[in-house]
Amino acid sequence: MPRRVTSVDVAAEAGVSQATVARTFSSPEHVSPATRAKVEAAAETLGYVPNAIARSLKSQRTNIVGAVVPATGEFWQSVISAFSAQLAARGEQLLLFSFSDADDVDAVLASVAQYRVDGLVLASARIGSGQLVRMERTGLPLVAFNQPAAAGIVPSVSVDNESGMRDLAEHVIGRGARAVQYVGGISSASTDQIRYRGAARALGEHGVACPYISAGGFTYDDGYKAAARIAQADDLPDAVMVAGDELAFGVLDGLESGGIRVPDDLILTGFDGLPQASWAGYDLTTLVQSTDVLVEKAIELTLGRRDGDQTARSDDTSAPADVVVPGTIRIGKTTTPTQSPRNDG
Amino acid sequence: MPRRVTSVDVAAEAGVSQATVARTFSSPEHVSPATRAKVEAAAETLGYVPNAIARSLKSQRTNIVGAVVPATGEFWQSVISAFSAQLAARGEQLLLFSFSDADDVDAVLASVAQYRVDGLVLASARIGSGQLVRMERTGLPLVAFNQPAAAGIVPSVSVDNESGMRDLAEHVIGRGARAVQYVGGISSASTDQIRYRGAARALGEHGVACPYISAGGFTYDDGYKAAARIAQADDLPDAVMVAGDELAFGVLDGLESGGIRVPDDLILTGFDGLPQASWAGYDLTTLVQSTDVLVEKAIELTLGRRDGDQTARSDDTSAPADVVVPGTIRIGKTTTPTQSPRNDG
DNA sequence: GTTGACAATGGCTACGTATTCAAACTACGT
DNA sequence: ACGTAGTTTGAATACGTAGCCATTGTCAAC
Repeated sequence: MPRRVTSVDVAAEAGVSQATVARTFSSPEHVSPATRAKVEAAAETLGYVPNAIARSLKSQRTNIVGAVVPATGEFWQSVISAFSAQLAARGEQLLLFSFSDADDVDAVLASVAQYRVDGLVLASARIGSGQLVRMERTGLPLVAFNQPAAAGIVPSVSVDNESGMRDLAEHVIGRGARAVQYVGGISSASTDQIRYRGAARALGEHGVACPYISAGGFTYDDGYKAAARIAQADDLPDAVMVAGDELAFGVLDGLESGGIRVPDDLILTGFDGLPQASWAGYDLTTLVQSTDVLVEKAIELTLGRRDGDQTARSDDTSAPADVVVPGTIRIGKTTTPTQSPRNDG
Repeated sequence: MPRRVTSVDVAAEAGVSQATVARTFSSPEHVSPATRAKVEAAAETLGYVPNAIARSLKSQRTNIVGAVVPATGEFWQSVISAFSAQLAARGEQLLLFSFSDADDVDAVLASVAQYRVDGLVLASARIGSGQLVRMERTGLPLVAFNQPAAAGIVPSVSVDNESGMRDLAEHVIGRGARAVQYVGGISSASTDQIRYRGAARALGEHGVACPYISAGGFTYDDGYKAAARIAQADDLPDAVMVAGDELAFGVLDGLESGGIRVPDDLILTGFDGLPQASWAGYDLTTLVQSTDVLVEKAIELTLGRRDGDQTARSDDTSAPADVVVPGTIRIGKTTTPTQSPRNDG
């Protein structure tokens, strides 16, 4: 097989120096139109493609942003999409390190550190604070995404979990709910804790209790199974607040398969604002995280506000920046009475 | 800021040569336990992390697989997840090049070619055959994913679209349907064409016509809007076959919001086998693509059967390998009568 | 005609690592 | 003691590019 064609080959073909070939591709304005044409013709003939690896080694810039993200979950998939799209708009690419719970997080982090990415997004609550500080030591500009627990340790971006769930709780109270249950995913996840805290506090201010039910995870199936337990209990709550949308879809379907009608028998809220929440089939009341804004802030935090902007990461104080983005409540039919409520409590 | 620490720094700290440091990290078995310990201690002290960029330049291997994938769509998101997970298991990482329709595909392809990825997956019907042959010229081991039109040009992997849709058509016929409509996404997409062909042929063998309705895209909203047109028409079909699951969810919700009950008024099928199709809320009859198998085949085609296996890509004939994976039909409640059909005929 | 400014180009080196080659050393059998 | 094979290590080099510096050429102003 023919050896890979390099800028040296193109230089020989075009009758110029290697330096000129390099300039033609990296800063064409510093090459005369005549030679530029020659070089481009030679490159086309030989099928030359600049080698980004070598460029990165020399320029100390990869044009790649790494992201460590859980492999599963509707929410994370939409986050990945947003990152990829926004990074592409900035001329950066996304190097994805997804992992399932079974994987060794340490190994993944060690792997990602070897690629000298321009920025690094850590987006899983499974990453402990010890691992965060170790990653910080590598000098990579990293940002924690939707990991409230990381605040103060490394720069972070997340939605305002507590206020968001508080808003939902107020809404639920406004709908007349007095017996509320909260369905969480994994109680050790910091997002889960903070969301529950928001719900519990807001409800508590109205004298309403809020028992915590663990679904064991954030998937649809987890929610479906949790719903069975709710349905089988002696006393049905009049509202169920769920820690995440995907989980909520499961709870919703699980309840209805158990003969419980939403919102007639009880009302239901989610959290995340997934696209599916807007689908007519579910039409879920939820707190919409502005994924685009969150992602934009995260990118700004790793790469700097603009490519040429110095203010972002250089003359920084010692305290890492922590960005909290407010969410927006979305009212769906899961908390909207299908008919005007006859029985006033 | 302290300069990046390199293997040379570690060598100095440990009192050995740079070569020994390199060996310690790439082939530890060729270093005596004593020196290995010294080197590892020095590396730990200095916070040394091997530079994968430099390694790639030298070894001509990046441990990265590139993927060009549409930015949106439930199906693609699940494909991305599968790729990332399976690649991680092989010690490779995923460099994601997602793009929206508005983006310039040529620019994306030019960008991906610069990174000397170990393998490249092209997974969008928006990539034309001209672009495929140009990419082929770069010498990158590429594979077309779910692009039937690419077969014969470059190695490809896809589900058996025609047989799959044919199976669904037979199922629909078996349910007694005699007036069928097909809802496609974008008629220029090769998958769409082939799926429609499968439906039209199978139905035609039973003397059933199959008019094509274009939804204009594959999203939920496209389906929802298309459903309105179906509902408003004078004569309702007794079966609707949809080109993709996400589109089908939209059609389903759109029909029901128009007062049409599925499966009582008409039956409905999808295609893809998304996770949501199994959710109780939709429970869609669809053709399940085995994403894991498709992805596995695609990876084998780009990287070779095993890392050390020579047979895969070297002594190859001129004809590219085209793998077609059969799908599995999933029967959901959208084609299952809720009660025994009273009205025969 | 000389000078200065500026554009265009080539030579050379460094980025950080893996690998080849040779040298030094060890162990062992005769 | 000597040769041989094997193990461990270091010196040197190459991977393909970008950027610095120096050189040459061009043109206008004095």
